[in-house]
Amino acid sequence: MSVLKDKILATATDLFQTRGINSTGVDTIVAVAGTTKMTLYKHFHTKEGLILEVLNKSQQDFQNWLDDKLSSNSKAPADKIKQLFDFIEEWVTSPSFLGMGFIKASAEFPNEENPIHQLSSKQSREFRQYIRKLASEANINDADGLALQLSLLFEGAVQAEQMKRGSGAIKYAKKAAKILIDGAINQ
Amino acid sequence: MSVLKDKILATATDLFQTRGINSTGVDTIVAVAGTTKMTLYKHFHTKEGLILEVLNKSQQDFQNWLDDKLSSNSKAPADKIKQLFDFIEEWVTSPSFLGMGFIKASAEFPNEENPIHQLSSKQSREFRQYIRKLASEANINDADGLALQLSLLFEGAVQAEQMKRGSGAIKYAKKAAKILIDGAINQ
DNA sequence: TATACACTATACCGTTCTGTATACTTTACA
DNA sequence: TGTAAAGTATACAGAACGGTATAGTGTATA
Repeated sequence: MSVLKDKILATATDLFQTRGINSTGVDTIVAVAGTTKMTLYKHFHTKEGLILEVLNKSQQDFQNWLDDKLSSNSKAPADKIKQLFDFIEEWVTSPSFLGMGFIKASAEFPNEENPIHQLSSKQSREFRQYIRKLASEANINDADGLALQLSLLFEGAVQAEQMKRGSGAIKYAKKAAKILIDGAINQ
Repeated sequence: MSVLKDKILATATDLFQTRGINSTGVDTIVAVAGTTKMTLYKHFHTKEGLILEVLNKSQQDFQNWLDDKLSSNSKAPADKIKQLFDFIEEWVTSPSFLGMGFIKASAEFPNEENPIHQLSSKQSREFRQYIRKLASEANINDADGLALQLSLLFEGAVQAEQMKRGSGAIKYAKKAAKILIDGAINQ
């Protein structure tokens, strides 16, 4: 992949998170990325196409990071779900954290027919599936239910952190997650 | 207050929720409300002013509705917090539910210096304070902690419902809330 | 050396945006 | 009856938007 395409993707990701998607024009993106509109439109046919690629890459990066963390730190399958919120805390409190792409995008494009909204919704669903798999491997009975509850805590904590950096909400999400996980195990 | 000002406020509230704030122009608002731009700008000096009033009114309406529900249905203080998510479920699953204003607004205006973001953040904080008061009156020790956890569940469930109507997420949020509340009481 | 390719530079098109200027109409009330 | 307030109608200014057209530059490779 072209180095400039990468640069445009990275710049757009940052600007979308810090200024909003609709509030960020393509002129601003190319100016900050140090290139021109012609190059941007050669790599991405429309602004919508760029947004979709930004969302996909952000989600892949996050999921890969999380999966690596879980794989290298947890040996037993039952440990993974217990350590999930430790790594989510690490991610949320990192200085480079700017928010969750699909949460913001779904708010900016609320219409369920919109391709950007649909991708956001799909990513949220897939992340819940990922948690479900962790719960399932830990031999938890109601893996579906626990995964949904944990994903609510996750999205709530991310939302809180997007509203006010350093809110500390993730600490309480972690405690709540522990209670819910322990409750689901002893059942 | 002028009937037209009310009509503009109601129309803007609906359009902001269904199409997004930045994607809704003032021309669209006045056309749907059946008035003119001159009238809109006589009542609201800027679009930002209109957005702020829409957010304030939406939040007041929701809090008043919830407070009425809790006051008329729960006698003992300890019952209120237990019934909180019953009424939140009623609100979220109502056909007229379009989302939570301050959650969407904070995503569209991510900059913490922005007045709209600041109002959103304040409203989220005040709603958490409201839950805290319920927890406190129910004689729960760590009222702060429980209120924060319940607000995370709340915002997560609303977020899930904004992404996909009829997601059923609120049912699981309710179960999780019950576990957390019971845990906080027996402590 | 010639061709292909990625990128730059710049000007432009049509549309939409927030916000204002101007002139006219309706209604209430003293 | 006269005046003020509230609203309508319409045109427009100035900027920003997404996207395109055209011409030129540098570079690698066959």
